[in-house]
Amino acid sequence: MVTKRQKLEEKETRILAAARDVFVEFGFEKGRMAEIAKRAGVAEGTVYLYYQTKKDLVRAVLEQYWARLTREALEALPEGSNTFDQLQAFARFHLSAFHRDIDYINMNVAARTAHQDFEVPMERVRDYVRVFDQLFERGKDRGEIRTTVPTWVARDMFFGTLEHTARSTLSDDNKDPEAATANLIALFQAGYTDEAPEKTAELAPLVQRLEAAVARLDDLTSS
Amino acid sequence: MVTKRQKLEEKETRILAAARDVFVEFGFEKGRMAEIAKRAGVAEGTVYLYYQTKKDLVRAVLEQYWARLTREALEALPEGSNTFDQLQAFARFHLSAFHRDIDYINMNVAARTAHQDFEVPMERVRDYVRVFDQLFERGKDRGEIRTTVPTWVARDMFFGTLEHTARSTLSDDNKDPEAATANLIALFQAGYTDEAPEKTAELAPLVQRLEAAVARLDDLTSS
DNA sequence: CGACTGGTATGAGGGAAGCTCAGAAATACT
DNA sequence: AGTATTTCTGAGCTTCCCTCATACCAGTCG
Repeated sequence: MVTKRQKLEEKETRILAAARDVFVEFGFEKGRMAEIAKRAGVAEGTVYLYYQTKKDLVRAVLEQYWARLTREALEALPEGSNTFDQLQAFARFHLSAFHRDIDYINMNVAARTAHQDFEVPMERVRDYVRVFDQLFERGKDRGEIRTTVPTWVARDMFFGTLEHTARSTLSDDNKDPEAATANLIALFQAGYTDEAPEKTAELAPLVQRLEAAVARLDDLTSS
Repeated sequence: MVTKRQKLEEKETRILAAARDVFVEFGFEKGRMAEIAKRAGVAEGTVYLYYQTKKDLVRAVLEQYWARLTREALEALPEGSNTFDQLQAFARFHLSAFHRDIDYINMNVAARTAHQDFEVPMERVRDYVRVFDQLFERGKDRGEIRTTVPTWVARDMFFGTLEHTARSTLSDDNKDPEAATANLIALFQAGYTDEAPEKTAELAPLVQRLEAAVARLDDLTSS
C-alpha cells in the first residue's frame, strides 16, 4: 500500500533527480524547465507546485550535492595520521572532487552570479568547510600548527588555491594536480609548523658536540 | 572636420561606455540591452551593428578592464625592491582592486558561466597574470626563489588565494585583508626562499665556535 | 451509487528580454 | 539633383520562466 504522502514524495524526488540531470548536462542557464518537467514525467506547471522557482530547484540540487560531498570527504580522510597528512589527503580529495563535479561547481557559481540575491545552501557548504576547520584547529591543539595563524586565513588560502588550481589543471593537461597539492601542503608545513621545538631539536646535536669539546678543552687547559 | 571613421568610432565608444555603466550597475544578467541603447542614445538595433551579441559587448567591456588593471598594477609596484616585497605590493594591489572592482569580476564570472563557450578576453588576462610571472621568475634569476618551484603552481596559489580572500573579506568585516596578504607572502618566503645561504648564515656562529674550540684542542694535543 | 469537496495536475498563455529585418533616413557619388 | 550605398530604426519574432483557469482524482457523505 502506497500512502498519499509517499506518492507525493516520490514525485518530488523524481523532479529533483530530473533537475539534477538537466542542470548537470546543460548548466543552470541553458537547462530548461520544460526539459526537467518532461524527464520527470509531469507537466511544466507541476514542477512549480514543488519548487517555486528555477532558483529554488537548483538550490535543492546543490543542497544535496554539498551534503554528499561532505560525507565523501569524511570517508576519504585517513584516521589518526598527523595533521599535515590529513590536510594533504583532504586537498587531494577536494581537487579531484572539483574535477569530477565541475558541472555542479559551475552550476553553483552560475546560480550565485545570476541572482545577486541567491544564497547557495550556506548551511551545507559550511558543513563542508568545517571539515578543514576542524582538521586545522586540531592541529593547533596538538601543537603541530602555530596558534597565531587565524584559521580563516589558512582556509581561504586552502580553498582558493585548490579551486583555482582545479580550473587551471582542467584546461591544461601538462599541469600535474599532484604538484599543486604537494606544494600547498609543503608551504603550510614550512610556514605554519610550530617551529620552536624543531629548531631546538635540529641544533641540539651541534650544541652538544660544541659543549663537549669545550669541556674537554677546559679539562686539558686546567690540568 | 570630423571624418566618417571618427564618427563611427565615437558612436562605438559611446555604446561601449554605456554598456560598461549598465553592466557595472546591474550585472551581466540583469543589464538590459534596451537600457544600454537608451544610454548610448541609439536604437536597440544599432547596438547590434557594432556588437553582434550581448556576450560580445561584455567581452569588449572586460577587455578594456583588464588592460586598465594591468597598467595600474605596473604603476603600483615599487621599483628595485626585493622580490618578496614586490610580490606583497602586488598582492595588496590585487586584493584592493578586487574589492573596488567586484562588479567587473562578477561580470566576468557571470559571462563565463552563462555561456560555456564564452571566452574571457584571454589575451588581456594573460597580460595581467604575466605581471606575477615576471616578478616570480626574476626572483628565481636573482637566487631569491628556489628554481624547483613551477611558476604555475605559485601563480595558481597566488591568484586563487587572493580571489577567495577578496570575497570572504568583503562579506565579513571582522576579517582584515592585510592579514591575508601578509600570510600569503610569509608562506611564500618560508617555502620558496632558496634556503641554503640563510641556513648557513644561521649556523655560522655555532660552527665558528666549534671550529675554534677544535683548533685549540688540536694545538694542545699536538704540543 | 451519485453528488460533493479539497487537494493535485495540466498546458495554453502572459510577460520579459535578446535579437532580427524590412523599411526609413542619412550620406556619398556622379 | 538624382541615384546608390551605407547606416539606423523600432515593431515584432522567438524563447523561456512562470501563472492561472480549468480539469482530474480520491476520498466522504447522503
